[in-house]
Amino acid sequence: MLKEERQNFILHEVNVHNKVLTTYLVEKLGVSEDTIRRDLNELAEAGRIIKVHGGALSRSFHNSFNSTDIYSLAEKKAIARKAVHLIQDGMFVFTTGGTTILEMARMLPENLRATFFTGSLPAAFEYVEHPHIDVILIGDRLSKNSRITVGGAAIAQIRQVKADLCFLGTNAIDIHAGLTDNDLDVVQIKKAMVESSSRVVSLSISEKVNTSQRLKVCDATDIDTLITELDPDDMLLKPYRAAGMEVL
Amino acid sequence: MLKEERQNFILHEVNVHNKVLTTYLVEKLGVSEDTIRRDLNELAEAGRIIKVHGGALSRSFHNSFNSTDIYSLAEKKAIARKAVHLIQDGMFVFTTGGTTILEMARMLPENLRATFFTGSLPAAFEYVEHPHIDVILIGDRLSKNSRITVGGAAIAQIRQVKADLCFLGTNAIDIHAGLTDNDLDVVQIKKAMVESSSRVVSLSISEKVNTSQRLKVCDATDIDTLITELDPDDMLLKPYRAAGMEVL
DNA sequence: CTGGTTCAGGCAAAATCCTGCAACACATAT
DNA sequence: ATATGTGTTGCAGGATTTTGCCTGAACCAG
Repeated sequence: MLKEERQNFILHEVNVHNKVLTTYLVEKLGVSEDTIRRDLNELAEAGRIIKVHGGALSRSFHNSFNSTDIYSLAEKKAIARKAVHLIQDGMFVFTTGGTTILEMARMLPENLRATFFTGSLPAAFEYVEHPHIDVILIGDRLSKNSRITVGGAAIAQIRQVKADLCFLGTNAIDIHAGLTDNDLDVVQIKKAMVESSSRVVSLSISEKVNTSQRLKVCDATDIDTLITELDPDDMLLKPYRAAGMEVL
Repeated sequence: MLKEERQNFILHEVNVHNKVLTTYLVEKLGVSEDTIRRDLNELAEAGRIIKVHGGALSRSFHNSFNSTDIYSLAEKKAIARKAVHLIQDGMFVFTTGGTTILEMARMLPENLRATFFTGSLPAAFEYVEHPHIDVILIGDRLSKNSRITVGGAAIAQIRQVKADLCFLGTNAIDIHAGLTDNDLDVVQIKKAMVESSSRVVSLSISEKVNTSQRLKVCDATDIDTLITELDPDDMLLKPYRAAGMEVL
């Protein structure tokens, strides 16, 4: 087997499984540990994989490992700062869960008077502290993963409202795949919110732009406004602007 | 499993649940306590989590940790300890808000499997951490004073359920005036819960026994069980026992 | 206060890694 | 054909990392 073949196999393996063990490759490819190690070093050198003790990780996996919550706090605050300007007195607003939404909740102007509908427990906790925000909690089964209420009753409650704004804390957005997520219950809640809102706003840190997950919430064209921490003129966002989306 | 995978899992766990126990990770990941401890130390060193005795917390949670009403905490814990024994596997349970209820939530046995219905935001926060407790959040307008949901929709949701138990965090109880409160919205929620439960349990610290407020929730005879921090034989509780109430 | 739990640091075994070196294959120049 | 250079591979060894166990200290609830 050629070296290039071998390295292609390794890359494929890493991309599919997000990780690979040295020992596994030794057995699978029938070469010595040293050879595998050299391959991994070369691939890591070229930036194709992340080498760790005992094997290697895919770049995306490592990124998700490094970019959780606190890490990209500054970006999320920047997004939140842009988002709060969209809310005006008297508005009805849907919000999902997620840490970006939480940052937004903490930044709401003291004198804003609006009504927020949410099934997110942490978000509700923030809103309820605000002197003039009315909070309507959407009730149903509380999902332990996402800490938002999910289920048919929640969706029915959402459908009863026609909101001015809907803020979606977004896991993945892509011009072709649209807005996607990986939790079916959450997807259904988001879908209902999108359908019940005049204006849909997606809050997405840039590293989630042009990525997609398994389950579809809505088409890119259903999103009215896209907010990232980047400058609106950034090249990355050009296709979204071209598709008629407002980019902030 | 690679070390990075493990630490990634830990981070994810902490970010989702705001906290994680060492023992939980040991079992879940199948490695020794020492390894988990080392992982937690490394993550704490890197500023990704906050290490505490027994596990770790998310940074955001640790920062926003507001020590709530610790007045009469010892008494409330004593009450909570008695109360949890009433809950059995498979039960449907209503709970109101209040710090005594919160203490009870923190004391639920790890292996208890039950379904809790509540409109209390802080209580839901505690329940959702529990591995086997299903939480049904009662939705409606969130009252800023009491941090529970109130209103007609909430009452309608309560009426749809017939629970085995109802725990009332009680402001005032009197053998003649019955169970009373001073917030009309809260009173209506409590009323609905009392009517929809087979067994009504009042959690009252002794200083609230034999006091009354303006608005009536229910008669003393509607209360099946009264729990205080006192010995059940205490003279103060005698009239309640005489009225047929179970006193714990 | 007391008993049980959790923690920190030292230690040893095992796994993993790196470096240098020799063997081999292949291409190219002489 | 032979010599030379380049690239690849496996191996030996010593260094490094990781992990589990141990002991005594620190911590916490009742």
